[in-house]
Amino acid sequence: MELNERKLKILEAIISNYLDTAEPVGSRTISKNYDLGISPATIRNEMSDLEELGFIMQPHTSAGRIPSDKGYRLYVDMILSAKYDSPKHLSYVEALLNKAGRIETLLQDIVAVLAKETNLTAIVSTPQYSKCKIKNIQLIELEAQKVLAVIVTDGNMANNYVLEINEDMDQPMLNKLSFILNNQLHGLDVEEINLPLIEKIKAFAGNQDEIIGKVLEVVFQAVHNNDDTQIYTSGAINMLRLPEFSDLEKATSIMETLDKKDYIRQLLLNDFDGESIETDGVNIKIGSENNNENMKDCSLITTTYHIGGKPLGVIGLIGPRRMDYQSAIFSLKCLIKEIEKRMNDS
Amino acid sequence: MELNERKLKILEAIISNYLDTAEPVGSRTISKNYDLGISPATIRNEMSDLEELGFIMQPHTSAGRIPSDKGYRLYVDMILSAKYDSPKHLSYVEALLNKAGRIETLLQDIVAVLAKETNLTAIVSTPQYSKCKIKNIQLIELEAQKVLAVIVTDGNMANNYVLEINEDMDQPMLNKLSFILNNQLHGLDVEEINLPLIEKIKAFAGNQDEIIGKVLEVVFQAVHNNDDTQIYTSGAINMLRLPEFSDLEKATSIMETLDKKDYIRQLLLNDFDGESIETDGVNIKIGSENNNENMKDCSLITTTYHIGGKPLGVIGLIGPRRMDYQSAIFSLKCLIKEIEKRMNDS
DNA sequence: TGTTAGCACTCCACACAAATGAGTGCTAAC
DNA sequence: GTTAGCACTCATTTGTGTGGAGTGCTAACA
Repeated sequence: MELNERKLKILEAIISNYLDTAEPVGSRTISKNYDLGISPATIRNEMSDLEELGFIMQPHTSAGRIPSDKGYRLYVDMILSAKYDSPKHLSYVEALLNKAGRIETLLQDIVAVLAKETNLTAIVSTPQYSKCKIKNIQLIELEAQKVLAVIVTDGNMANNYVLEINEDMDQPMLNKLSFILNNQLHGLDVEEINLPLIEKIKAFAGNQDEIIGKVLEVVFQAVHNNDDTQIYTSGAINMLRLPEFSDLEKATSIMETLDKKDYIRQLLLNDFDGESIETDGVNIKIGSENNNENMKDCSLITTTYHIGGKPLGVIGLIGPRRMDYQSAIFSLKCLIKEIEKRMNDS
Repeated sequence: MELNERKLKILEAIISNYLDTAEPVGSRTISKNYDLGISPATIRNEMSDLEELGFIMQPHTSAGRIPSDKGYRLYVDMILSAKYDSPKHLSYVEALLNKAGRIETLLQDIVAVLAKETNLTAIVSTPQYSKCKIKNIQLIELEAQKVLAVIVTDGNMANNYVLEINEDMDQPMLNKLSFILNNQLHGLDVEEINLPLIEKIKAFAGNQDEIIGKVLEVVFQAVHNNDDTQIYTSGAINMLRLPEFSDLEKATSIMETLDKKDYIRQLLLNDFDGESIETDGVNIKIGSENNNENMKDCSLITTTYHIGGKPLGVIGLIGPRRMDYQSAIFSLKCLIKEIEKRMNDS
């Protein structure tokens, strides 16, 4: 038995209807609402076949059908291969992006917009710091024995570190040290800072090697720390309003999952590390494809953003399996386009 | 009719029991579990009086009693006036605080700990920037026509601003400008920066007045923007596990409320602005005292933290009215003590 | 006069049965 | 190959009865 044209049409009808209503779809509903020119009985036969093929399933004997992960997969692959949608230019996004500011704030604004736009949960990882190029390092006097190190990288990301050192320093001295640091580090990737390099640079600093060493060690540690990237989320409550989570047990469970930053980080960066960037840059995991009990009723759409040609972060949407993939993908693409424009010209 | 000793004991018993069980408390329960030496019938008479006095109420005719806001208020005032609890030194908090770092990160860590400790929702506002003293300003070269301004204030808070200017600048030049800025601004409150002052400082900068003006204008704007303080929350999901929110409708409603940062900011800073800092620094609003429909089933405990002797931020806990006020207040006091120690020595 | 046992009454919560209805699979006719 | 008809399934809704927790009131008691 194979998936002929008519079966495919029925499958599409089932999915389409289910996306709208969240209710199992019966043969009569399809016959009435979709102009396929066949009776409920015929549709029932086809549905029986579709179930045997694994594309749809029945919650219980006398209910209609709902799409299975395999069914969604087919549907989503069709959307992805269509690629007819050229991302629109969204003026409100541009307005958002034109507010010059820190990239962290920008990303937080972006997930907020994305979540509001799609009524889903939006997540984003801050750029992978270790792979960024160092643009500028500046040491700033705080008080006796305390110094603030500001490290600016690609995309004008600024990271601040408070350092404790064992001697007092005034700003002119710190400027001198900053100059040395910049000479040595400008243009390097953050992860290129390693112990031999630290020793080498310390030599240049003469008797001020302590603070130089300290700055570099802090950066070194930050790099070898997977706390490297931050995760921002927005719109988790959107899930509470969905019928699939109308059971308090499930609602609590999904909220708890979305609240675990470490877990979300892993979910987001999983494929990213493995370089399995797919189809047009958009990657979709449906239900059990996430390989995780807590996410089995959810789908995850992700895509990467690039700074200086390198993929440095991931932005994504989490929603119920029964989500509007079409428009979610579209929103994501539009935003990515604008983000990259902003980050790379700045 | 007045509130004699026995009535008070019964009220305490009712509240104590209700805090544990979240179920209306009947006369038999009190007679059995609390050693008051009187029978259920007598207790019933007293309860009838307590209800008439407005301290307790009945959800329906044949149910036990639950405390009213007025009842909680009496109970809470007794706790507050007792003040026998000298905040303990918590080693795990100290460990947290000793990680030198940005104040924003610190505050985020603190609410996380507080929420975990109390199983409530913890909220904190970042220090009121406009009332902080300027410690240091440093301009950092980013790229052609873009400069990063780092402004460090009391408590080593660093705020970064990306500025666009109309001419190229190298770092030595920016250092010179930073020097001028520091000379003029060091020790001032941020809010003391105003238009006349800006003009005055511009004069010192000679032909570099554009960038100087720009930096100051950005700061000026930030001050006159109530986006001044950020709000961090943690543990909102703790609410989902409480029996008072076992109804999905209510659960969603409270989660939505807690998700509205602007609303929470207002709630937190309401009394703060009005300087109505109360009893031992701890301020409690019970249920309808919050004057807000969404918060009518919740209580809010707040207290301020000081930097350099000035109250600059608020930290608080949101929980069900039926929360363990005693231990919540205690946790809050302990944390405040440690925070202030850390912020003021740094 | 304050306390207590007894009792009728109220009302929620829960369990259980019956009715409803949406949807199916199968069969036989077209 | 398609379709009408029909028996069957099963979740959901509705109705009903029962148990139990708790009250208020009354009358008796110390």
